[in-house]
Amino acid sequence: MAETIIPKATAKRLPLYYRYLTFLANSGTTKVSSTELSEAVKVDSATIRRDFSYFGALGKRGYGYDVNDLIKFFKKILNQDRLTNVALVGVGNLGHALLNYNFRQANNIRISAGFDLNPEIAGTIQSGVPIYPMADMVEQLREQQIEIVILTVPTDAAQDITDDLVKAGIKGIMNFTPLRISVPSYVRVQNVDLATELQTLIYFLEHYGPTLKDADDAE
Amino acid sequence: MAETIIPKATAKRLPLYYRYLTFLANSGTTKVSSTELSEAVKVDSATIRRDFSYFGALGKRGYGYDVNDLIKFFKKILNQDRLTNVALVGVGNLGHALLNYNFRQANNIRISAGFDLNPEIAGTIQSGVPIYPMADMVEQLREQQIEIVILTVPTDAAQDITDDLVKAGIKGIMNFTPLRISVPSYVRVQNVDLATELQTLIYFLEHYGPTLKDADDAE
DNA sequence: GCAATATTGTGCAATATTTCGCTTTTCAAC
DNA sequence: GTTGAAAAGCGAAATATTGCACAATATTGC
Ligand SMILES: NC(=O)c1ccc[n+]([C@@H]2O[C@H](COP(=O)([O-])OP(=O)(O)OC[C@H]3O[C@@H](n4cnc5c(N)ncnc54)[C@H](O)[C@@H]3O)[C@@H](O)[C@H]2O)c1
Ligand SMILES: NC(=O)c1ccc[n+]([C@@H]2O[C@H](COP(=O)([O-])OP(=O)(O)OC[C@H]3O[C@@H](n4cnc5c(N)ncnc54)[C@H](O)[C@@H]3O)[C@@H](O)[C@H]2O)c1
Repeated sequence: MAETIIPKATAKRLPLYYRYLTFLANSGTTKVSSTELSEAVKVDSATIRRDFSYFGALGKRGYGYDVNDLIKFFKKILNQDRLTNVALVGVGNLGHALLNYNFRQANNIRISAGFDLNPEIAGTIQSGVPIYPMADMVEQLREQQIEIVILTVPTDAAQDITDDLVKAGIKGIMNFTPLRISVPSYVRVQNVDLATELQTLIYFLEHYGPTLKDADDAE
Repeated sequence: MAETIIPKATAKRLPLYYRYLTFLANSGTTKVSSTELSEAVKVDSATIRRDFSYFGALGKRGYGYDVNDLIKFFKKILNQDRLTNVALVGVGNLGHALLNYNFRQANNIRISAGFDLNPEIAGTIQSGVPIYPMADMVEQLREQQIEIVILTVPTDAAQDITDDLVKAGIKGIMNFTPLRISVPSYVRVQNVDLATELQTLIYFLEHYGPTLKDADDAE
């Protein structure tokens, strides 16, 4: 399915590059060097060149990269040329914050359905997104052919709901609960463990010297 | 400052282990093997043993690890034996969700001050946390000796505010904005880039075969 | 058209991390 | 005690990722 096979570490940086490139394009910049990009996204310039090189020779030696060419290229690679619908399960504190965020603008992603147990929320429309009761979840996901879900339910409920999501044919879950959910191998889970990240930050501050690079990104 | 020097990858997993260990302790379990842990946290058992071994021989061959011993040990390592105060800058959608979350229960972390530009919020108390106007930020951070800040402001304001945070003596920033902020080398930034992670998930679904491990954690 | 300059693309070495496979130790049962 | 099974600890190989350093090549100004 993949052209060549891109290192995972590279894949994780692509959206970052893409966002900065669109920013450059919006401010009228037409060319960019790996050194300039490096400063903006805080990734070593050699790493950027290597990352790009996996996709072929996208730049011109002695000149740099054409911003619009890169955007056109990465737009396809990153599925930014079509809208991706995702669902939100658990419309509580975090869920609401995510609902209110415009993922569409920069990422062409839309939360197109929400699900919640709470009867006061289920059946309403929040920030323009219909919230369904849990009983309708599998059916709605199937019907709307949604393959990606953001999971922001209480930890206790996470595994049971996950099992239902799998039944509904979900392919990817962005999991905000601290539970490491179990899924079949064909389902991909991206854990976003905010408390852990905060603790990791504290650990680094306590145990590592002041000058140390990276440590980034939830990973 | 560090005993030995723990690989970054290991450090990132410690809070995960710690959480599961406290869960085990709460349910009355007194011993655990690397294999059992492995299933719960989805980290290879050899990796877990290696991670633990950086801190010495914490287990007993043929038996496993004593849950309470491990907890006692990691509690110190992870600063869980004392309360860590952090500040929240930008009390909007995301900020509110974080304010309402009890980091103290599992992580002994507390948001003890908030800051916001909006005069309708500044001066109030939200979820038990006083919100100050931006003009008071540097002073309050210094006074309360807060070293860690969660940054949830609009992207445009992120760099300017970061510069002030650095002036206030902040050591660590958990950055929720998509901007890669610039800081001096003695300040550590942990980026939590939700939109990017969602895009990465989509990328993996499109371009990698179904069976592939890991890719986890904002990292 | 030529020289000077900028900047890519990449071989390769360095570094980081994971995983295998085996040895050693401990525990539990008899 | 003795024995068998379980599981840690760890050397070393495998894998993944980064970053240096430089040759190759395009661009720009003259
Ligand atoms: N809020 C944060 O800042 C934060 C930080 C770190 C981790 N988390 C994690 O994110 C998850 C959500 O946190 P939150 O603060 O939004 O919680 P919340 O309690 O505010 O929201 C949970 C939502 O899920 C709904 N819900 C409860 N049981 C359900 C079920 N069985 N099926 C469907 N919906 C159900 C509730 O009605 C509620 O709307 C939790 O696992 C939490 O640990 C949150
Ligand atoms: N909400 C999400 O789900 C989400 C998702 C991905 C990324 N983010 C990022 O997180 C950040 C915050 O998002 P949000 O949705 O909470 O935004 P928001 O607009 O709801 O909240 C921002 C808050 O910052 C305050 N603010 C504005 N300018 C300020 C300044 N100069 N100084 C101090 N405070 C100021 C505002 O009053 C507001 O309370 C943004 O950078 C956004 O891109 C949010």
